Amino acid sequence: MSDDNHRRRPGRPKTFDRQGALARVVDNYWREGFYSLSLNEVCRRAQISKPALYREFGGEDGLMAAALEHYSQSIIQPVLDALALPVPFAVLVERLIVGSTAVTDAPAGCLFTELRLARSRLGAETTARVARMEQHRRGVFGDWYRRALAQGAVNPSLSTELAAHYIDTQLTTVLMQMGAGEPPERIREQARLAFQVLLAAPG
Amino acid sequence: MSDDNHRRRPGRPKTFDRQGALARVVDNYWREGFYSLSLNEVCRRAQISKPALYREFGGEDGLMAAALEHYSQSIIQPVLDALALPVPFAVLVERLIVGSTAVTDAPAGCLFTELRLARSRLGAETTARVARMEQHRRGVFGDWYRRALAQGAVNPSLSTELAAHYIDTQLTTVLMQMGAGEPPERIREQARLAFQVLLAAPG
DNA sequence: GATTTATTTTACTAATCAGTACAAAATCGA
DNA sequence: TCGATTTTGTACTGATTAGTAAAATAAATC
Repeated sequence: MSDDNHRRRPGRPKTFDRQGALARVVDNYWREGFYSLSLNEVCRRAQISKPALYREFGGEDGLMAAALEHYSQSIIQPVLDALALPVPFAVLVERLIVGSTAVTDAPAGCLFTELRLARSRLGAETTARVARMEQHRRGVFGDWYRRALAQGAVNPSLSTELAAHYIDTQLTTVLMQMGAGEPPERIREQARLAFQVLLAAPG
Repeated sequence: MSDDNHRRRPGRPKTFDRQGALARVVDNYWREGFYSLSLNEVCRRAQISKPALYREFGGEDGLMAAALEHYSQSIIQPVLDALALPVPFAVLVERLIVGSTAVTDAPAGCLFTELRLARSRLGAETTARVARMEQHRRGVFGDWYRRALAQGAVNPSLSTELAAHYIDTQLTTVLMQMGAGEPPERIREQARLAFQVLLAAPG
């Protein structure tokens, strides 16, 4: 490692703030939607020169994939982590619903939901990233359901796979409705209805 | 003034095939998505000259609104009409699910679903049309649920309004998943799960 | 301070976009 | 057949798009 220090090559040092740029890109994509913003507009808003975009991300596909990764790490993962807490299944469900429908200064909905519709228009890298994230989510939901099953807290007549898919679908629906601007309380009512079928019949 | 009635005015007769053009536009929008197609591309594919588009529809907003109307009359309304048949609620639910996930030569999913996400980008006319159609759907679903309620076929602890919203939401979710290319059988499993909560508990 | 090497951006391209004059086409009344 | 009138599409505009070549910039080494 000292080799790098004493044999350091000359040249202008890198100053491009990749993380900062990605954060700004994500924010703009999130607020406006992927397909409302041209690359020119993204560059203008996120204060990235266009050659820098191509240099750092390789183009729109790479930028989207990187933005998704950034978003997933900073926004999605904390939500998924919360499902590992030693709290009853039903309580976590309610937290998930309320958390997803909270009104904050962050944009409503989810950056992902728009992509689920437009998958055919996405680049190769972005498509792969979306698929991997979906798989990861379903894995987390499956683990969650399996633990609840062991505690007798959920409907045992469902396969874990079906339950994981169902949770992911319903959560996506909630986020989509938030993104569409529907009233949060109405969304919550419907979500509670949808999740009822997962709960173990009392008695 | 009575002259105007029997005296035919000269001029080239209208030959523009509005219904045919709309059908081609709908087909293209449906297959590719509203936001994958530029106006130029729509004109090229639907074999409409651009001035004709502006003359007949006033622009992209008017074209979308007209396309939605055409789609609604030719595709959606028959589905909604089927809900008025004297058939048990649970049977109609199953028909709805299977019908929505059928694999045909028509494009998968629904022309509408994409719009629910992108409402902020729509023009005034299209936005109004989407809202009116949503209201109409919910009205039909509400009537359906009310009739089933009178026959004791559905869960009486739900308000009709919530049930109507829920049905609309879940059906939209199904169509969205179809549009995203998910396996129909998996979609059906999840949809049956989602609709279970509406059915009256037997015994 | 000059040279070398790497980073960053100005300034450009060709293609495509939405939108529109305006002329060609087609029918009627005379 | 000749204007009058209406419909229709060719051909154009300026703006914007994705993408890039090349010049400007900046630090390490000599």
